[in-house]
Amino acid sequence: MDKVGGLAIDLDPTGFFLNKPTIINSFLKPNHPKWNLDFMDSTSNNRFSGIEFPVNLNSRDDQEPPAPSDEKRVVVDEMDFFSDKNRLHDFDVKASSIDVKKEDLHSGAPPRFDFDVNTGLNLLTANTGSDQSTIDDGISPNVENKRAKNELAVLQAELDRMNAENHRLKGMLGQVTNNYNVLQMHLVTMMQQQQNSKTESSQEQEMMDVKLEEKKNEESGGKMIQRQFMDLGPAATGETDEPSQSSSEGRTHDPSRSPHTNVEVASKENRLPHKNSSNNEAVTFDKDRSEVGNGRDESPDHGSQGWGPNKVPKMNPSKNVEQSTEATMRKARVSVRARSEAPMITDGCQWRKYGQKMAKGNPCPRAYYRCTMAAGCPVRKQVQRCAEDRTILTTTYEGNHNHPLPPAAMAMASTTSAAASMLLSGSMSSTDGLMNSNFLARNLLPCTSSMATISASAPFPTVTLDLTHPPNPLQFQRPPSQFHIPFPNQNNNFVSTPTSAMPQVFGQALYNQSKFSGLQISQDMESSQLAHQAQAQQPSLADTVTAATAAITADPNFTAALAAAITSIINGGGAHPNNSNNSNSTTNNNNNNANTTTSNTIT
DNA sequence: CGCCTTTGACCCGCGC
DNA sequence: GCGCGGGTCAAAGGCG
Repeated sequence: MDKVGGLAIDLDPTGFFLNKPTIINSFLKPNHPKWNLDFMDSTSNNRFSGIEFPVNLNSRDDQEPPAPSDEKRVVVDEMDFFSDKNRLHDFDVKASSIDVKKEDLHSGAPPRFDFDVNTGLNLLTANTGSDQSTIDDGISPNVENKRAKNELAVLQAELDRMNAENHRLKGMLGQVTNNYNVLQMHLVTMMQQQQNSKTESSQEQEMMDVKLEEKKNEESGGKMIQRQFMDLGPAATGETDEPSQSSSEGRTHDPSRSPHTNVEVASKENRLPHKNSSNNEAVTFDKDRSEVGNGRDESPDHGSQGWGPNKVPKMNPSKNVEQSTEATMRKARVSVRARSEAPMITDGCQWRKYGQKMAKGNPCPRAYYRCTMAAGCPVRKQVQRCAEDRTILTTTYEGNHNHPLPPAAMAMASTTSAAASMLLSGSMSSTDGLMNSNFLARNLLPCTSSMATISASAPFPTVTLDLTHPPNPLQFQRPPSQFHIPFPNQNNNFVSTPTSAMPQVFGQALYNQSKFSGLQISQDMESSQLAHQAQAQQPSLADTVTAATAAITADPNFTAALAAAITSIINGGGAHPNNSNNSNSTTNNNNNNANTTTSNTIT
């Protein structure tokens, strides 16, 4: 047995040695016969704190400390050692007895001990540390607290690990989702091409039907209605299979041409929808501007690719199809009306505000945002509060994302994509709006609600998802230039078609859908096979509901804001358009155009 | 320091 | 031609 200073420890070969240990802190647990001691190795300055051991006082009839003058024998049955520095380690010290001479136990000052170990201590394990914290507070931490801290640390580490795992899984999920969407897009494209090849044979008959109908309208209304369909892209594709027709008719702008409008004509439609067709042709084609679909999307110059009618890009007829398609797609706009107190609804994308203007007829400023998730992303959006009800926020999206979207953004993108597909499928010029909207009203939209609105007004086709479901139908008067596309009832059993079943990001979805859907469906609507086309049209609506639901569920704020509206949709509780003239969602964007265009409200 | 917002100026198309 | 309105730019300032 070694006796060093006041404390003697019988060394264990596997243990450690306290060289001239000094007690730097100690206290006696109240109502608990344990001593807590902090030792300092005088040589190494290692500190061993929290040493706790039950004491067996010779006079243990009670647990009261003996009188200061008494010199008692304390038998240490077991000593727990705890290092504050390495909290995960502790060791037990077996000892037989320690002679303790207590002083000043009754005073308020920390007791002082003189140790005289007369039996060996069996050090089972050892650990060193130097934690001064327990000195300052004057109270040695007890072992229970330290063990609890140990457990807490372990749990914290486990939590961190699980968080990391969760983050990794989220990333994987996003990757899988993106891959899924890409594959789906490819599949849809292939199916569309196949379908187009099948339907091509029947288009000639449809064209004849269309011409007959045009002629009928001409005679009855005394008004020449030009067939001007927004060509939605290369697909024109299916149509491009008839190159002679598209190339010639588009330039001649023959009012009696078939709906197989080529790209150039489509661009004209987007450009100057306010004017009649002849004026359009004269004005737009005389100008030679070639900035559509090029890099100017990244750095849009004023007036070239804006939102308003004056921003319609000029299209040189010689422009390639892709460029014109992009220009067309960028013109398709989707407005989302939602109740939100926030200045901007959360849609998962990153936006940078680049302008703010006071719009006529609305005291609330209109803010302009540009997508900043990727350099050169052409997607922009306008945010404006409704003048009539400032709790309603109208967000209008335009353009195609040229980058992957996070899941949160995918939700809204899918919503707008589906809505845009609905719009583009029935896109029409201002003059066509009169008739096509009636077609939609009579044949495509037997089930009614007021949750989606398509603006047939020029310059740009706009579909609005009215998710506010205003309680007062008269509060928001729908402009005369709009007709309503209802969301389908939940009970409707939609057949998903490639055209619409594409929960794709906004841009890509629009781009691909535009390749075939718009023109074809427009034709179909005017053909004698209206019932069949109505069936084909409905999936867009169903997808819109699905996508809207996804968007809402993806964002708690959005959820809260739109819960009521979605409930009405899901329950098929949408009011009939006749008594739901509450959606003027496109008013903010087209309010200055409404009086110059012609369209009907579906009844 | 970089990013963002603000805000006045500018451009453009359209209507008169 | 001019005014108006929409859309965008870009400098200035704020903020983290």
